[in-house]
Amino acid sequence: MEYRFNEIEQKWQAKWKENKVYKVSNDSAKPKYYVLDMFPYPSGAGLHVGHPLGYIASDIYSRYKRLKGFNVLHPMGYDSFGLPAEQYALETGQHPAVTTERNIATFRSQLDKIGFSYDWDREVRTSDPDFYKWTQWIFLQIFDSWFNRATNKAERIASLLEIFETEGNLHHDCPGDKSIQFSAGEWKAFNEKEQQDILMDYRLTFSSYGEVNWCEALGTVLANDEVVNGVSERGGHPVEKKKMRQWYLRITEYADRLLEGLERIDFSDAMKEMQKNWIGKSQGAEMDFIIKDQQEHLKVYTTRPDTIFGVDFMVLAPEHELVNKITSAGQKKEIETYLTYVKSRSERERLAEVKQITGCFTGAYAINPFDDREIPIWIAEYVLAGYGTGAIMAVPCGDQRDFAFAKHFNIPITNIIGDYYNGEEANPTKEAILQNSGFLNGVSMKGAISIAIAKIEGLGIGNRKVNFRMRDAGFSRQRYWGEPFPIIWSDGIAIPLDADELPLELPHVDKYGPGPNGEGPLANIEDWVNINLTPNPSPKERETRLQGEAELASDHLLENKKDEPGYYNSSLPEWQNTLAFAKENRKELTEAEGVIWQKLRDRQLDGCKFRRQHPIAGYIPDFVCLEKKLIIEIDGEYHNSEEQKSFDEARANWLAENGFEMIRFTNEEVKNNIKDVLIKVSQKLNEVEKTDRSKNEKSNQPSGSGSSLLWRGVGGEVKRETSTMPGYAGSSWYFLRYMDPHNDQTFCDRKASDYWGQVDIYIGGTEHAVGHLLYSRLWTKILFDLGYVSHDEPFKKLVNQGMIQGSSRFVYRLAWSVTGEDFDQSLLPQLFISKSIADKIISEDEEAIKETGGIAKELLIKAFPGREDLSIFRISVIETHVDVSFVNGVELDINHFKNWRNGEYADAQFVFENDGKYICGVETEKMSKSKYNTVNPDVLVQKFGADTFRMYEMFLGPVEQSKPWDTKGIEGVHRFLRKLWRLFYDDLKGKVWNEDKATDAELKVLHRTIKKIDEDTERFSFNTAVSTFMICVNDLADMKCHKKEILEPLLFLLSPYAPHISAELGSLINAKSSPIGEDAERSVYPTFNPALLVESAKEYPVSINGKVRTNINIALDITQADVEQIVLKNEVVQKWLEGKAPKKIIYVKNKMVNVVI
RNA sequence: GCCCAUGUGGCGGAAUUGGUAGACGCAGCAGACUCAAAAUCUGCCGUUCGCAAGGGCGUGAAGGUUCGAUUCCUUUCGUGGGCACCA
Repeated sequence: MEYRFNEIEQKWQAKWKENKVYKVSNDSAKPKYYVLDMFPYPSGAGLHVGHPLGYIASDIYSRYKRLKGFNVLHPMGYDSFGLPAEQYALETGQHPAVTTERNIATFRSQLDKIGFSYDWDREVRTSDPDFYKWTQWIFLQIFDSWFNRATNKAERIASLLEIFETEGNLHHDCPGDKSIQFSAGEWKAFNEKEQQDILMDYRLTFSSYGEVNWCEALGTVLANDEVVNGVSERGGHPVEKKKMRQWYLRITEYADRLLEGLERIDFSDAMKEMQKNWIGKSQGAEMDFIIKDQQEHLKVYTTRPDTIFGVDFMVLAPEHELVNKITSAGQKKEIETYLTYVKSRSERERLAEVKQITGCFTGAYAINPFDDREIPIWIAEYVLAGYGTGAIMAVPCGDQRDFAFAKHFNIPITNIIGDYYNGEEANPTKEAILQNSGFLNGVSMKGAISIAIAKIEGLGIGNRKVNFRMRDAGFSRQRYWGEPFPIIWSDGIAIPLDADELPLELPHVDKYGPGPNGEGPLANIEDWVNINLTPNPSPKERETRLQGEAELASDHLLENKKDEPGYYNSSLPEWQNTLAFAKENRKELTEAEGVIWQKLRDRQLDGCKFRRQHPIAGYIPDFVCLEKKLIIEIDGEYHNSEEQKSFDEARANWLAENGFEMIRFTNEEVKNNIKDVLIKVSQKLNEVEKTDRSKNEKSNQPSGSGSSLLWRGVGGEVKRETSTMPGYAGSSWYFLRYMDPHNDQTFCDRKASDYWGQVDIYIGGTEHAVGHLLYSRLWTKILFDLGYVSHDEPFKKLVNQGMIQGSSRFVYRLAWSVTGEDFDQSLLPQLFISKSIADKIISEDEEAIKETGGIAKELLIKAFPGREDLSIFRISVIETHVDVSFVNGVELDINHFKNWRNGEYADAQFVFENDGKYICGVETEKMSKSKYNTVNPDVLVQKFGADTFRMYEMFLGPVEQSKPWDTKGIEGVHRFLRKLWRLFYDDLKGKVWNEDKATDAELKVLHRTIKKIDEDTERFSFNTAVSTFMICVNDLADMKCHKKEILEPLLFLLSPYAPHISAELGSLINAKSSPIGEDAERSVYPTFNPALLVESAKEYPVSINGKVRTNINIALDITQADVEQIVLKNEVVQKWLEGKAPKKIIYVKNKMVNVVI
């Protein structure tokens, strides 16, 4: 019986799927464990062998934890909004939804082949309305929040309003604009627009005009982390600064907490370092300088107030507001010229020419408050407007840039650090003792910092100040394929949609080009953008209405109470009860309801949005389409009673009066003839369309009716926000959705997030260091502050998988030039030269060139008989990528190559090595389609099986390290699995395993393996775990051990790594019911028994002066003196001693013995 | 320029706390089985001197600490990654 991996793997994968073996419950007595992969963007290219590396690691760990008795959440989903799908749509006209769907199907089929233990019932997709409904909802929560610096957390806008009404913003500086200050009285006097504008400056998501990174080629703005060296990260298009209205996340308010949180999480140093760098916290002081003969003050930020006496000039950013005010008449012209020059320079030029020194003197002087020196004020590009105060005090002896500037413009340099400064370059030391420094003379620089700050604060001319490099994160994109903002603009006021109006679905478009004025494609859909409503009530009325909402709702109920048999509620608490009831109800679908819901959801029927169990004025219909005011009722049997019928009737009457139409079906109709049912519903929907609904639009609907815009009193010209959210919106919280993926009442039930808590292990690449990982930390902190989750760091431990690099192969094509009348060079025969000869030609080896030239000449004669005039005058070689799939090691498969690219090389000729082989060149590069070095996992799984593939990926090296892919080695792992198989079944003899009692030696092998696998799996050292399995199987094979007592526990150990073969063999040796790979509940995962490994003696390495010379077997329970005796008696030791006495003998129990001579 | 990671056979890598450097696998070489191939099995496999026994050298380089260093410290070089007029 041989190891038929393909059969076995298909069988078990089907079985796992059918029995839902990996379904996870939120309700378990077992301890929880959350293992998460960074979900993929489903690109069109499919998976290559680099992608599953992290997935395999996390799968092994999940399976291991499951066997160890944990309730493991191990989900997968897709980050399915994003630029590439939209770019593809622009090029091909295919809707992103379609291509995304297709790509997901490819990914899924590839993933399935590898045998992962994901709970696919929890799959999420960020582009699914059921998902982005909650992305929008969370956005609204953040919109409704501000950061209270006093409590250091996010709070609701309502609390801010309360504060404003009692004390203005006296104690709460406006983070958006520090200059805004007002009292309670002033606040109350502001009009609606003014108030809203101020609130916007506090909100944690806010809209404002600002400089953004505009990428013309992509037609969108980019976040700072999406711009690399002045070009877009995706596509490398130029990026320019542009003023536009944008949405932002006020991440700067969280800078300190994001920094502090790093201390509490297990990320690699490199990762933490990158985040720290990005946040860029620096401590220093801000101080004011008086400007000579002027009213103005100059505020600078410095981290080195100790160098105040070394200030030789000041520099302002060219954009600084003081520039115009202080420039002297004499310098005006020059400054203007300089400003024109600065404006002409693109961001890219500025970055590219960092070393170029430019600047201009303003003619103004600042006064050093400590020694009254007059300090010239310059402007220069190298000072950035956006950081600190946009102005610096320059200390040329201590700062290299200041030094270069001073040298360039001949500004005299003051030395305050004595010998530390050599006049040749600046020295940014903090070690020096200060000189020429007034009251700081003789003080060390480190100490002087706080002394200087104290003095500055004492004089009231400045204060201690912390600065951050991080900017608020741009949160809008002028793009189509993303979450629409649930925001409506009315007279410049951003009005959030109500929660029950979510999701605001992405409308269908046919064209993906940008809209007018740099807006996104959505701006082109006028029907969607413009919302025309009847004239609106005043803002004050609006407020009153909002408050009266609930009362109004219950008024309706009261009014109608007499007409119905006690079904409706009458008071506010009861109304709330109804809501709670609806929430409960929504979870349980009857069979018939389930059938029809599958056909109604997601606007499948005539594009109409249906809601299920959506409360309307105290009554909960089964399904309702709010836009069409159509209710669908599916009646269970109990509705057949007389009493029930009259009751239903009363309800129907009430609804009819309020403009609702109802259509009802029986369970049987739905179950047996869903088609007719849907036709009837569709007819109704279209009827409703035609009827006059004006009477219904008088807007006295209760809350939650879906048209609450009327309630908020907006009207006139009202437009939707047309930009969409960036790629990182959905990924900032998706890990929470997995915990409770089907909840349509909330983004994630608090019970679920309390149970699952933090992600215990998060596995993914390093490329998300300052993007996704920072934003998800931010969102989690905000949700924590608002009380929606119980932890403020999402990921407890992060493991970064390394990149798998491609191993490229090259062929060398002869590049030759032929002289001859009207000769078309492109007709020359193709000649490919094997590696070693090509190398010689490249290094201009004359012999090789001559020889190859001869071969080329022959070819030429053959190809063009009769053309005697042709002669070769130059040859060289061109290196070209060739597809790795038809290179065996380094040897090219010639036939395969000739068929490549539709036979482009069908007629190619070759110059071989001496042994008749064509050898290719090799280089390690990034894996990419264009380099023909990608390896598709499907092919390997087909050829060697998923188990081999999984173990080989792990065997390649540490998960966290980058390493080149080499398919060749996979055979070793495959051999190992076959060897394992042969411990159970021989190809010829069949069954060889037996039930004999294991010997001590065999048990020792097993338990040594148990111990090592436990340790290695826990510390993510999967490569050494695989080699441990190999050692174990080698040992057992050597011992000819085929005993079930040993082999069965081994299968348990192996099952996380190679689940299919373990399951198969497990079920074969335990025919009735093997739990291996099938049932973690009944798992009897082996435990390590240290007693079995206890030895009485050990072969000690004995070294002389630290060099091992021999081994001696010594009992473990022996004294130092006895050891010395034994060692000294040893022949080898005596030989080295040459009769002398040793100086010292070092004996470390269980380690070694060292004799020092 | 600054920060982080990293450097071990022909190759991927192992050595978990300072204690036998090179586990395990690939590639290679020699052999067994076979008509042959595949599969499988056995042996060799850092380098150098030596017939051998045995010895010298050896973890990028140089120095140091230590009885003992791939591991700790200092200096330096290479590679990969991040940040970069951030005052």
